Amino acid sequence: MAAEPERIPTTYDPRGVEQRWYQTWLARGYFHAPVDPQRRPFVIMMPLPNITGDLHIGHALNNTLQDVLIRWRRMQGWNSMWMPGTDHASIGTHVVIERELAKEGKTRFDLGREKFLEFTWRWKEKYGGIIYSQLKRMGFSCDWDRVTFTLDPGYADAVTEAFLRLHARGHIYYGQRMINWCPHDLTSVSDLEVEYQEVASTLYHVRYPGADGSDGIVIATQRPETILADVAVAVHPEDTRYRHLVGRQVVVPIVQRVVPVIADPRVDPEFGTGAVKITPGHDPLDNEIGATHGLAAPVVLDERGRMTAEGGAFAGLDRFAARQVVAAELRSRGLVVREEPYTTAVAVCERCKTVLEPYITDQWFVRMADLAAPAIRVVREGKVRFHPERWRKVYLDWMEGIRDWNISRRLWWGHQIPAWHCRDCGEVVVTRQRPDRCPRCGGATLVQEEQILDTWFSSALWPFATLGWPEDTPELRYFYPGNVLVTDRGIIFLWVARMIMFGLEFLGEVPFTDVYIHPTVLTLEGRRMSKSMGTGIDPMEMMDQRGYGADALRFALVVRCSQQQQDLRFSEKMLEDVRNFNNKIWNIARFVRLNLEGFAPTAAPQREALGLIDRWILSRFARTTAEVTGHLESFEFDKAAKAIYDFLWSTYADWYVELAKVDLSGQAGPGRREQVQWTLWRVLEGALRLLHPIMPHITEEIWQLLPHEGESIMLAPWPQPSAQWLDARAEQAVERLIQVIRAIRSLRADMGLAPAAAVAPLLRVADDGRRAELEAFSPYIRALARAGALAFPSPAAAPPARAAAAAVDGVEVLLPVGEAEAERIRHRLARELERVQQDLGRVEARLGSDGFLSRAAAEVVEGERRRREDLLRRRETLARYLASLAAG
RNA sequence: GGGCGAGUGGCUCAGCGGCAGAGCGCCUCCCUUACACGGAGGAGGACGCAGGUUCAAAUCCUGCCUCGCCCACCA
Repeated sequence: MAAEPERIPTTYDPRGVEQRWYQTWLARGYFHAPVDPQRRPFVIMMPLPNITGDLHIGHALNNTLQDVLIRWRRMQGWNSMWMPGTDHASIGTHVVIERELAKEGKTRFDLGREKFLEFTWRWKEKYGGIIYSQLKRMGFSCDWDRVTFTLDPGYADAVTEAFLRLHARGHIYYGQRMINWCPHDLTSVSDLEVEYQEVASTLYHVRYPGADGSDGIVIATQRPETILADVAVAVHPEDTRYRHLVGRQVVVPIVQRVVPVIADPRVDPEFGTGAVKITPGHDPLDNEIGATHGLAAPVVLDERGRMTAEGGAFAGLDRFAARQVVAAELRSRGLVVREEPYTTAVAVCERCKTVLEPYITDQWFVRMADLAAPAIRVVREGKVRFHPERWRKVYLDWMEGIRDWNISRRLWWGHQIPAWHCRDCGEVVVTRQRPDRCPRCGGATLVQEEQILDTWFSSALWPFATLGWPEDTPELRYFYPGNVLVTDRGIIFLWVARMIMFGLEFLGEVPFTDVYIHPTVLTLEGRRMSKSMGTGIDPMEMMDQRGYGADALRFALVVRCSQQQQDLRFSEKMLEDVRNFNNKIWNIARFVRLNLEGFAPTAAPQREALGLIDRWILSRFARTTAEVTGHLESFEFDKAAKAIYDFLWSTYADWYVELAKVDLSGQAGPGRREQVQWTLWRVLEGALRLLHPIMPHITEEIWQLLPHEGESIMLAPWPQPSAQWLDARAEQAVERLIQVIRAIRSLRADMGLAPAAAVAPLLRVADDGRRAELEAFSPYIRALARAGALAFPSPAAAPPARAAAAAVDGVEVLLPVGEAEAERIRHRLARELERVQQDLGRVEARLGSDGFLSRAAAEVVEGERRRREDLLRRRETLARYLASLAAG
């Protein structure tokens, strides 16, 4: 213990403290979990931040929760391993890098693949590690020795291996398919990377004349520019309006192509005119219908969304310009029957918000049905549990309707697909190394597939590719499967589901047993936090510039992390509240240290040897320990945080410390001081351990200033919720004491008595045992109720004529006051009486009901009876004093 | 179109069949030598609306309203 405790400042400043302890922990290697078969591992794989990422409030929450679990389990004796790393984030990084290039007026194509990759690696070396220092600033106890990047050579090998195995087992196929194409990023994106935006559009009703010169048919479309690629008109088979036209031919306007009218049940007769143009080259549903009917799929838009040569006069026009021009042309030909405003949801690229184009290209897919089946089973069987449980259904619903996964991207930053195209015969060979000869035609010119893999393909391997898979390493054997996955609801499908599928496919075991989905952090107004919109809270700024520190940020987030809500509204004010809590803890510690002079920790004394207040706080602490432990086990972070907060502030500081001052002040009996010192120390030291997973730095700082065993609170054992300290008698006695003190304080305040007023409260207690108990407590009552004297008149003696009175648990609390206060007294008594009367009315109504007596549970009826007794006693007391007041 | 979540004091949220709670804010008093980033005492609520179940409903059921999220190939 440092000397001169009075020089410890009265306010806690986290800044220096936090950095200092983090460096110490790091230097001492506490975060590293070695393979140790003697110990039980507890493993969490960090959801990978992107290399482009900056620590935002969502990361702060997500990782705080993981650190809470990791530190808690570590204290419980598990070998906690928290795997950190970053994701190369292929398309996300492309967007950032290409924005950089655009500043110089360049595109990635100006650089070419090789230069672009060099540029991106350099950029990654420079900025890709920022997130790590930010995670460290928050105090996270990740195993930094194991940090992994998804383009690391070992990781890349695992990705290739996974691809080859999936292909060998028939889960991967290649072919021309219609996919979501981004004309800006020039790549496909998977269905999950599509966003929908409502836009105002026009629904054109366009006449397709009959090939025989008849009226033909009127279709409805929003995309007149794709008319040039029409190959049919379809109607519903049962639509009587058009039945006679099925099998006839109509003429596609402008291009004058003669096409059939076909019948297909996928056409909705309710929509538009009930007749739809079929454009298999530019619409997913039309593509399916076209396939069924054996129709061709002409294409009139190129990869940038411009009309191709097929578009004839419109060639070169952008799709949106073409839409207007084609519509005008149709109008001028008198073929537009009607134009109506129409609101529609268009698919846009999640990254760049460009309207996506259904586009047919060569693509690689994972066939999902076979992979999904076991992943559905493990969740159904409870081998993977979701918290809160409602996400289980969300997961299962999506998995049961799963569609094949487009995994190829026409981008450069990522894992290139291990496949080779024969220049001579077009054969596609899937192998790790370039084959010397084409296995089909013997040709020697084989070039690697240019496309790379969807980032999520590689992140799906995260739980085991980080552990040396596909090698059978000690790490893999020891740390796989992991325990908990903590993430946001936004990536249940993109990431969680795929990790489960791949874990089962490659290791035969689930990658984790519990998935905790935490709320999304929003602004106070319920909007997304966004830097660009200026609605965000920057965690780094809060911690350092604003001086709240990491602990406050962590606690503020955790304490609002409830299972019921899917959102968490957050504001800076909430940090202020926790800052105050930090300061409270700090000052509790200052007080305890000040009073620990001459104290050396000893073994726990016999419970019976301690004072009642000591037994009370130890009992309350034992209960708090059990509560906090239980809440962490069930992922109820808010309740865990609240339980410690309430215990430390409302119980330990507000009551035990105040009561303890009485015993520390001198007059208490021999040995009493030591008992209180022991209890003050024991409970505070234990509470710090309970709090440590949420607020690691301040708890370490204070723990080190107190007597302690071991070199760091990080390594101290988690408090045992031991039943030996549970003490119902002490709890009841001290709760009664508190009630009496509160009653006196309340009466004094209501009577407007100055704090120094020397009015001695009287306690009339009928029960002898109860009176003896309170008499023994009178030093506490005098001190905490600020009463110079205290009297326990005989219940037989006449009460004072004029007194403010309150009745609590068999005790009449009286405050004799002068004539001048009569009105105040009357007011107070009348108000109390009214409340009691109201409660009594309700209780008696209940007890007077046959239905209640015959149907309610016995203990509920018994509870109501006891309550009635208590209310009757209180009413009697209050009424008596009110009456005597009137009489006087 | 379907699914999920939320609606409780001014604000953020607990409570989810048996006495309406917390923190912040507000009011009054207090520098009682750990803390004014504090202490003590208060005020403040038709628990979104309408039905129903039950001896008993903020809590369970049904319908509706508002807000938010997700899923979905109506051109």
